[in-house]
Amino acid sequence: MTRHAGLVTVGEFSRLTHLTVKTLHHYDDVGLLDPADVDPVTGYRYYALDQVASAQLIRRLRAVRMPVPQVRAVLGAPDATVREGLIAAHLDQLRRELADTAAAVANLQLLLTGGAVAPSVTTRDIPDLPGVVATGRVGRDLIGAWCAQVYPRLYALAGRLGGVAGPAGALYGDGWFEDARGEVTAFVPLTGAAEPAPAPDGVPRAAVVRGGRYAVALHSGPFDDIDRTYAALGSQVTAGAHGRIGAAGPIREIYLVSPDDTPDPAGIRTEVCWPLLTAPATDP
Amino acid sequence: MTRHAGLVTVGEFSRLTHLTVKTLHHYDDVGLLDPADVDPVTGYRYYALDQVASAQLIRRLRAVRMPVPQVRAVLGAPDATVREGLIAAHLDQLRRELADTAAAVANLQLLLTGGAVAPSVTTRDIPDLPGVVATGRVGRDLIGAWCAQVYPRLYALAGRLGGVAGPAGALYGDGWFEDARGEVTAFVPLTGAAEPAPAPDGVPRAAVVRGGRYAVALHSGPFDDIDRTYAALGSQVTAGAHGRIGAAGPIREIYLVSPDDTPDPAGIRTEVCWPLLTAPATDP
DNA sequence: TTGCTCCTCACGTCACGTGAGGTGGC
DNA sequence: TTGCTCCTCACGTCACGTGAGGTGGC
Repeated sequence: MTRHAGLVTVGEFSRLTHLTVKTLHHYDDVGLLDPADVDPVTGYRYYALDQVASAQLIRRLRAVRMPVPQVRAVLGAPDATVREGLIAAHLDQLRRELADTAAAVANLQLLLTGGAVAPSVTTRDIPDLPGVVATGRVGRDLIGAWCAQVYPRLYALAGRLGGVAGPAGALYGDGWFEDARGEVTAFVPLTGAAEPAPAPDGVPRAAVVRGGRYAVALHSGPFDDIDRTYAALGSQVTAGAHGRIGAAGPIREIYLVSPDDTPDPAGIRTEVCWPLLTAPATDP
Repeated sequence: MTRHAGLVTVGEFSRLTHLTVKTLHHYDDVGLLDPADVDPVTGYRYYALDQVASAQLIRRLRAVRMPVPQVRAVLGAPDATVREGLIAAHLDQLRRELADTAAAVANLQLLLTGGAVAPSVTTRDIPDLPGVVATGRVGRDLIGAWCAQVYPRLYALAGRLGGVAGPAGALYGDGWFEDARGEVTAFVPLTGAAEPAPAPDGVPRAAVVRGGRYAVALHSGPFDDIDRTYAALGSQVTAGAHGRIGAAGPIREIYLVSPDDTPDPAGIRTEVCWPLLTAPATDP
């Protein structure tokens, strides 16, 4: 018999679910929603009516932009608790994206209304600082999560090693800006020196943070528009207003008032330190 | 001289703007942000410091997901009024997307909490109806805008031709569900018959809307989850509970209470009519 | 002179959409 | 038998990211 009992064709399933035929093909290809039966000779797909429920869930999860692999995980969840956990996690993610978008809109409007004040730039010699540091190769999209993990550990270690001597900071080198990922070194300065020790990536250790001469600008507000401060600072350095230019190591940020220190994003204070080539010692 | 006065390399411009080198290459490729100078022999890109302002605007517009062609239009706007108009239009678009997402979350939660009640299905013979109609090939993403254009015109014409006899409706045929676009016929029934007349796509005209036998279900609430009603209705028809099945023309929706009639989306009432094959007249 | 920076292909990602060209089913 | 539905490639979309392999500049 050619009639498949209780099964419907793609076109029919499309009308039942409001998923297009092309979408159903795609979900078959990626194994998200396999037809109940596929005719081995014609390749015709046949769907069971009880697959409509899965299709409805898929459609709704995709409508809230859950990535296909996560949707697959939801469908394959062993029980309702796991399933609800996955969905709740994604809805949290959505809320974060919504907050990010709202912040980006505010950021845009700040630029358009000219509310942006050009920061003043000064030159500063920063000495070598004993501290606790953690290093990692991090992507720009993960830097927030990375910092949230690393700084508490750094502060904990600093407490055990004699106390915190000043604001935390970080060094961004090696393609951090050019590639949106690179080597990041987070640090917290120590009161008094500790024995420097090696440690693997991401694990806090005692070390000396190299100093040098920097052009420095203070950034007020959230990190979203810290590019304005970088632009003002870097433009001045590039224009030659602060002596010799050129690659002189990583850019340093110093977190005078971090997001953890203030409930108001406008209260955040960050010093951006752009390295300057110091005159060689042999220069007369 | 090899040194380009007042110009910086991609890497430097990347640090100034927080756009990656790959992104800057891409913006060069698509003509969104051309370097001030390109060395004809090495291909090296050189950017002017005053291009930082454009880069900052681009970064912020992209952060609010403005498509690249629109960003280009903003940068090329002849004056501030046009520019602000384009940006405001996009922010409106963002707000609509935000509302859509909120609705999709509600829709998902309705499914998860099982708040969905299966609609009851009845059979109905719908007679041929004199009315005013407009036809067009429309994509699913544009159907809202299309309806917003077409129905006011239909009601206007119906008023001139003798008055409205009942709720408006639409016929969805020809790949509307399978391809997410297809021929849509919007109609408003007329009191008394008018002389049928041809008209091009999208232009209202008098015509008779063909009737037939339908399985009918009432959908309560917004259109986002009308797929539930389609599923319940189509499953019953497919399962053979309503006589012969098969393709019997377009699906019909009747807008008993449309979004224009009620401020509360939950108050919307739509009848979904699934065509049934009527027994041929020659059947004993 | 050595790295470092820069270059250009070519291909990958994500979730499908768009045809082209051809066959099966009622 | 005629359409209508279904099929499978192969390629396109959008905004970049990811190497590979090679060259220029200080």
